[in-house]
Amino acid sequence: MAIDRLDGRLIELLAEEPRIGVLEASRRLGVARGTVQARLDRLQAQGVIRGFGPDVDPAALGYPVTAFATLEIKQGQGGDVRAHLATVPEVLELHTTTGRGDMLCRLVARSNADLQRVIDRVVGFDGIVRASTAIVMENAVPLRIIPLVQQASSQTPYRP
Amino acid sequence: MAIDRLDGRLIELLAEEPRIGVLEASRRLGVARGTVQARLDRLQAQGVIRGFGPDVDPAALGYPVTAFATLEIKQGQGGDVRAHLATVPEVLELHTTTGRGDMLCRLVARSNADLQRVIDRVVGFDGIVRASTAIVMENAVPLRIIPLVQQASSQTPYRP
DNA sequence: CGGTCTGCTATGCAGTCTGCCCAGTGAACA
DNA sequence: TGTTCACTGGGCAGACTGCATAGCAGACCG
Repeated sequence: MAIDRLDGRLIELLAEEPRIGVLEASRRLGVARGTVQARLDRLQAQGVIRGFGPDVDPAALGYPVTAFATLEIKQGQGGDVRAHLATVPEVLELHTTTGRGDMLCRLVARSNADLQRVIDRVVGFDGIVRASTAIVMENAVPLRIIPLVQQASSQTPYRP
Repeated sequence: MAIDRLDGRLIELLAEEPRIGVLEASRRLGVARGTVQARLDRLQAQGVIRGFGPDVDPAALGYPVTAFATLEIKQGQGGDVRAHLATVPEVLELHTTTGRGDMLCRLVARSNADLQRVIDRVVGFDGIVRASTAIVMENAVPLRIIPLVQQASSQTPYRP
C-alpha cells in the first residue's frame, strides 16, 4: 500500500514515456531490470496501477463539450437511475454523493446544442427529480495523478 | 477526426488488453500489421489517443476519499486561484464552469478527517469566496470512454 | 550469534516483437 | 485513364521480454 521513491519515480517515468520498456526503465532509474519488473508486478498486483489503457480525448472524437450534472433522485430509485445512466454513452462518469444533490455525473456532447439532447436523455427517466448542469468552459487542471504519487512516495525513501 | 469501425475496435482492444503488441492486435483484428501500425500512429497524431499513461488508483495510494468542491471566486481572481490549486497535490482536476459556482474541482484525501485539511488548504486562499463540497460515496460508473468510442466509430464502417 | 527471508544485482538464453523496408493490389478520384 | 492512397504480405536485423539462476546485503527472530 505504501509506495517508496523508486515506485514513485517508476510511475512518473511511465507517465512521461508510456511506450518505454522494462529494460529502458531500469536504465533510466539506475536499477536492475529484475527490480523494475518486480516493482511493476507488485504495483499492478496491489492495484496501484490499474492498467495502461489508452487515454482517449473525447474532444478529438468530436465531443468537445464537457459538463457536470448534479442530479436529485427520488427516494429508493438510485439503482434504477444508475442503470439508466450507464446506458448513455455520453455519461463518462457517475458518482453518488453527499450534499445538495444525490448524484454527480460527467457528460460530454458534440456541441452546446447537442448537450441539450444528452441532458434530455439523462433526465428523461422517472427516478430523477431535478438536475442542474454546469458547463465546463476551461479545463484549468487536466486530470492528473503525478503530484499525488510524488507526495505519497516522498514519505518512504528507497533503501536498496 | 472521424474514426471508423477499425479504429474503434483497435481502441477497444487496447483498452481491454493494454499490454498487447501491434502484432497481436493485427491478428485479433484480422488485418495486416502495417495497418494497425498506421492506424495507431494516426490516432496518436490526431490526438484521439493522448497516450498510454499508467492508470493509478488514488485509493491504493492511500487516498480512498474523493470529493467534488464547487468554488465561488472573487471577480478577476481566477488565474490566481487556478495557480494556487495547481500546487495542491490532492486536487486531481479543476474546471472553470458556468452555473452556480465558478469552478469545480476533484479532490482526494486520506480520510474524511484528512479531507478537512485538504479543503482548508484549497479554500485558504484569498480569491475564494465560498466552497461547497460533495463527498463521493460510491463511484457508480467509473470514468469510461469505450461506449463513446463505440458510438463515434459505429457511424463509419471500415472499407479496406 | 547464527539461521532464515526478502529484495536487489547481475547474467544468460530462447522466443518474440519492433521498426523499417519494399512490391503488389484494389478503390476512389480528378 | 492515370494518380493517389490505404492495405496486404513478406523479409530482415536488432532489441526486448519472460524466465531462470546465483550471489549479496540488510532485517528479523529464536
